[in-house]
This record gives sequence, C-alpha cells and structure tokens, in this order.
Amino acid sequence: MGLTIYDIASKAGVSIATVSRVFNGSDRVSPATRDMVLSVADELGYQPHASARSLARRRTDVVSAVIPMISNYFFAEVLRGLQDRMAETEFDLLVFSARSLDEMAIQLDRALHRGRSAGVLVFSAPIAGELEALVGKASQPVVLVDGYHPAIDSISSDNRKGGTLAAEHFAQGGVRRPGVLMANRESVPASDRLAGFEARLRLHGIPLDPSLVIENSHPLNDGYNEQGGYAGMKALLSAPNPPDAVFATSDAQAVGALEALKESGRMVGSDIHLVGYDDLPIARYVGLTTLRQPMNDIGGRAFELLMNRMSGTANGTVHTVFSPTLIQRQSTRALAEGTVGEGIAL
Amino acid sequence: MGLTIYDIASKAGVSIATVSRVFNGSDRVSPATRDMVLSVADELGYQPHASARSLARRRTDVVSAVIPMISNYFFAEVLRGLQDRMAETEFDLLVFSARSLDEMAIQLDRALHRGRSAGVLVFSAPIAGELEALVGKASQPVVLVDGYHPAIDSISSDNRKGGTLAAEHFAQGGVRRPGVLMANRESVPASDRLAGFEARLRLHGIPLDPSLVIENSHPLNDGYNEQGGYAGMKALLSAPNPPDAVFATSDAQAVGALEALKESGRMVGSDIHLVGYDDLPIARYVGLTTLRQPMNDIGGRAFELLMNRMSGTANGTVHTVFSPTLIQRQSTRALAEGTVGEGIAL
DNA sequence: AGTGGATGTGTAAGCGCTTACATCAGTGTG
DNA sequence: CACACTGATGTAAGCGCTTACACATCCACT
Repeated sequence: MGLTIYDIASKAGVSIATVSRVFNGSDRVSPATRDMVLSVADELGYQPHASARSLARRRTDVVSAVIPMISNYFFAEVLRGLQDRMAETEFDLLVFSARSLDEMAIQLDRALHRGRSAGVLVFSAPIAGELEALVGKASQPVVLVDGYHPAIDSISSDNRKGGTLAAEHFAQGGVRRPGVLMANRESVPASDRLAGFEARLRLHGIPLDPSLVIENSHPLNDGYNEQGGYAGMKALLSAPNPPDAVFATSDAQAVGALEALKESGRMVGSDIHLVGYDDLPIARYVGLTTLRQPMNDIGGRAFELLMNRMSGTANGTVHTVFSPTLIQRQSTRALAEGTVGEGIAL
Repeated sequence: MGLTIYDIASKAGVSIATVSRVFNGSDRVSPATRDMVLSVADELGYQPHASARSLARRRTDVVSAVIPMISNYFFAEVLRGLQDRMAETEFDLLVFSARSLDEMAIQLDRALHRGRSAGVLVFSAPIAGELEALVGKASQPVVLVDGYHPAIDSISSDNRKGGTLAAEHFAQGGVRRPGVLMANRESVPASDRLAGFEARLRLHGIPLDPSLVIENSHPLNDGYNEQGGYAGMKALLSAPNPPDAVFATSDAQAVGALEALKESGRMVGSDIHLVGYDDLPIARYVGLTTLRQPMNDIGGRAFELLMNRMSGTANGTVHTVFSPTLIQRQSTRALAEGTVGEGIAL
C-alpha cells in the first residue's frame, strides 16, 4: 500500500486529524475542506488501512461466522442472505468453518479472541460445555443462528414445529408405524425435529418404536448426508417389522433413503412414505415431501441482530423464530387424500 | 479483550519484547523463559491482537476470496478444500461475495485496498477491463481460481477439455444435430466449455447450428441456474428443427432442462440426450451424464499457490490445470453402446 | 471594545504489537 | 586477567490511525 493519512494531509495542506475526520463521517469539518480532502484522496486512490483503523478505534467492522461444514446447502443459503444485508454496510465477513462439533470450539475461540471481529455468528451448534463457556466470557456479541440458548440472542427456524408438522402429516394420513432417520444426536436441530415429531405422535396415540429411530452418528460430521440416509433406511427395511412411513431429519438423508427404497423395490408414496427436511432444490426433483425454511431471511435477520448488539442498541435477549412449512409431494402421495405432488415418478 | 502483551510480560516477569518473541516462533529466547511465558499466557487465556500485530508487521495473515454467488455448489466445495488447507495455518478467510460480474470489481477493490488481507483469490471471473486494471496494480498477490490470465497465477479446471469430452461423447454416439444451453456468455468457464465443444464437433464434421446455442443471460447472475435451463430447453424444443442432443454448461441448467423435457414427453437418453457439467449430487439422482471436476483439490491448491506468492517463494507465473472426467449416466444412455447408467428412470 | 460560545483545525498521546539496537551477563581466548 | 564473543533480554521507536484537548477564528452579544 504505502499511502497513508500523512500523504493525503500534506498534499491537501491540512493536518492528519482533519483527514481522519473526513474519513469518519462528518465530525465537524467545513464543507470546503472536506471536498478538497476527498478529491485528493480520490485522485491518489487512498483507502484507510483497516488494521490501523481498528487498532486505534478499538473495534473492527468485521463479523465472523463460525460454521460447521461449509459445503452444506443450508449454510450457503443463509450466508447469502447475510452477505446481501452486509453489502449495504462497511462490514466484511470472516468465515471459520469447522468439520465437527469439537472443532467448532476451536474455531469459535479463534473468532472470539483474536480481536479480528466485532461480533460473531455461531451456526447450528449446541451451546453447552466448552462452547457455552467461551460465549459466556466473550467480549464481543454473539448471535446464534439455527441454535438456542436462553441467554444469547438467537435466530432460528422452529425445528420442533417442523417435526410436529411431519408427525401431523403422518397422523392425518393414517400412518401406524413411523420410523426416523436421525442425524447426529448431538445436533440441536435434529434433536428438536425429533422431539417435535415424537411429541405430536404421542398426542395422536401413535407409538414410536425406539428401534425404528436410526441415528447417523459419525465423529467427523453432523450426519446430514446421503450415505447415512441410505444406510439407515437399509437398517429400517431389514427390521423385523419395518415402518410404513419415515421422517428424515434432512433432505440429504432422505435422498439417500430414497435410493435404498428404490433398490428394495418399494413404491414410495404408497407402500412407504418419506418426509425430508430443508427443501433443497433436489427435493423438488425427486418428489420429496419436506419442510421448508426461509434460509435467506434467517441470514439477513441474523446480521441485523448482531448489528443491534454491536451498536449497543439492543436490550434484553432476542429470540427470533421462523416457522417451517410442509411442502407435500409424491413421496407421501397416499397420505394426502387425492393430492398429487409435483415430483417426478419414483 | 483487554489482555495485552504487557499483562503477560509483567506477570511473567519479563519484558514485552520477550513475550512478543515467544509468540513469533523462536527468535532467540531461552527454553526456560519460553515455557514460563507460554504457561502464563495460557493460564490467562491470552491471544495476540490481530490488528495490532498486522499493523506492526505490515502484513496480515488473512486471505480474501472474491466469489460470485455464494450459494453455488461449486464455490462451496472449493471453499471447503481451501479451508481444510488453511486450518493447518494461522490464516483466516475473508469472504467477499458478489451477485454479478460488475459487483466483482467492487468487491475485489474492497478486498485489495483495505489492507485487510495479504492475498486474494478471485473466483471465476474474466480478467479484463476494470478487473484487469485492479489486479494489475494490486500490491498483494492474486490467484485466479477457475479463471485464466497469462500474467496471473491461476488454478482451474480445463473447461475446454470438458467441452471436448462432451462433443466426443456426442460424436461417438452418432449425434447429428447438437444444441447447447449456455450460461451467461461473459462467464469464462461457460465460454471455454462451449469453445471446446464447438472445436471438437468441427473436427468430426458435425455442424453446430448457432440458433441452437441458447444463452441464459441475466444481468444479475452468471446464468448457471435451473430456470435458465428450463427456458432454454423450451426454446430448443420449439425450434423448427430441434436438436437430438444437448450440452448444458452446468448441471443446474441441465436439471431445469430435464424438467422441460419431461413436460414435453421426450424420452431422455433415447429420443434426446443431455450432458451437464459439475457433477452435483443431484446429477447422480436424476441420471445425468456430466463432467466432474476435483473441486476440493482446486481449493487446496489455490491456497498453496497463494501462500507461495505471499512468501515470495514463487517465481514465474504458475498455471495449474485439473482435468474434468466424463461421468456417463442415463441421460445419454443410447450414446454409449450397451452401457447402462446409474441414474433413476426418467 | 470585551466577553463567551460556536466552529474548524492542529497537536500529541495512545491503540497492542514488532523489531532494530543497546545492554548485560557468561564464556573462552591470548 | 583484560578481550572480544556469543547468547538472552530489555528499551524504545515506530506501524497508520483515532480522538481528547488545546488553540485560533469569527460572530454575536452585552
């Protein structure tokens, strides 16, 4: 770089303080001086040095996002909503991605303690143990995205509600023996989805056989993947008394399950039913009934929440919850009386 | 924060210089002192302040990634490969995402001139005009990912080769009247894919009717999306003399095209053939023949290249090129003699 | 004319760190 | 036993910026 406030100041014939003021929104600089400084800066192509600035100000205009598994579609969509909102500001985004829940703590620690950012967005992590301790003594605001903790601002989709909707759909359609393809049990969203599902089934007096709840646990990821769904469905199908409808905690798992189902020769949507979660683009193409969440809005809202915290505007913990919607398609065709889904034939 | 090098120094009974030395890889500090400083720092939970550090050092350990459209699967995968490699270092990642090619220049300018990062990765952008000027006078190294410019380090997938492979597949299968679903023409990867495709057809003496090359142009995105593929295929089908095989410059477009095909009642894989690009997870499930690129490797290699540049190790421009592979599936079933794809029935 | 309050600008002291240079033991030489 | 060395450590001068405070005008007012 090599272009500092001193260069601008001397070229414009003012002091560095004045230049600094010009670059920090009108303090009290005369319009004439301001214009002159700006034109000199413009001509030379000056841009204030971000590190020096944040050191002097004792704050940065950077926010960090701590994310498990960056190639996940959900995060990508949420990040996009986030960046759209951020583009309107001076803020930049630091991304810390983790491959596992354990690694989340390491990444959060990095994000929190290096003075690099002014606020942190933590995605989809259960705030307990080490993470809770870190957030607790954090000196910068933290907003939970797709997670919940009573004492921390959060923005999430109502995962219990999603489970409830799935169970209700099953109950209305006359399902007798439901099964579940669960992601990693440590994953908060998955547990909540399961909890909502179980509770609603109970309400309808439909038993959920624990042996029909298959967890996809893997130390290195959170379990929302196709392989897990495939293997889980295989297991369900070979149970002594297989389920007549299955709720998968993600579309990725459901897509894998669909393949296992295809191999087994089952007719999905009549012999057996399947509901996924997320409404990925693929869900539409394979005719999968699923729960949709407003991912872009979640990202945008998350940034707003964080901004409020950073500026000290906020008071009291805020929990924003978006509700998922059930999108009915072919994979539960027979559950909806006469309704025909939009998916392709299975 | 409020925990500085002074706190550690006084608690450990040494000077700040010593503490600093300890935190900067062994300069020349006695092992005893080092251990003592480290244990004090550890106990207090000290982490050096990133801004102060980079101001004093006159460099940062942050790299920027300038990316068009963050929710695109390709970028997500490449970023993941990138972060895996970065996790082993002290580097952090700043993400600048742009919604259009125009916005790329704005974001690159931000990335380049705020002294926030030590190197920049520019994704999938044609380096010409404003972008070329920016990169040209950049004071930090730039590596092009999925792009090319003679004077700038780059790492990419051989898009021409992908087009060539598709054309070869068509030619071998006896295609007579090929069509193309093109993304935005400004997109370098798409143009290269088309160029390779055209050249190979020419080699085989197969004419490519320009009216059968449909561009999906939209000012706000680069055209790799389902809607564009859908609309483009509609147009191709209603041409006076429709194509018997179509090459789409992305799987997203191909998936949209598949839907248009389904609506028209065509049998994909026999009446008409379709080849996509990227090998997204969905390609497998809809039985789409496509070109696969090693996205994770691209990300990792990109970071290595940038590291070399930043450390001044590199000399001479380096262009690394990965080759795509054709994955044959149902959507071109009849083109491969007797070969049966792995996709689901269309 | 003298005073006080705006208003615009400059001076200088940091922000938390790195690093050239100085300092101060120890050690081995002649 | 004075000598130059060789570490190990300390001192202090920045890195480029922000900002409290001081200062200088200028303009009402009394």
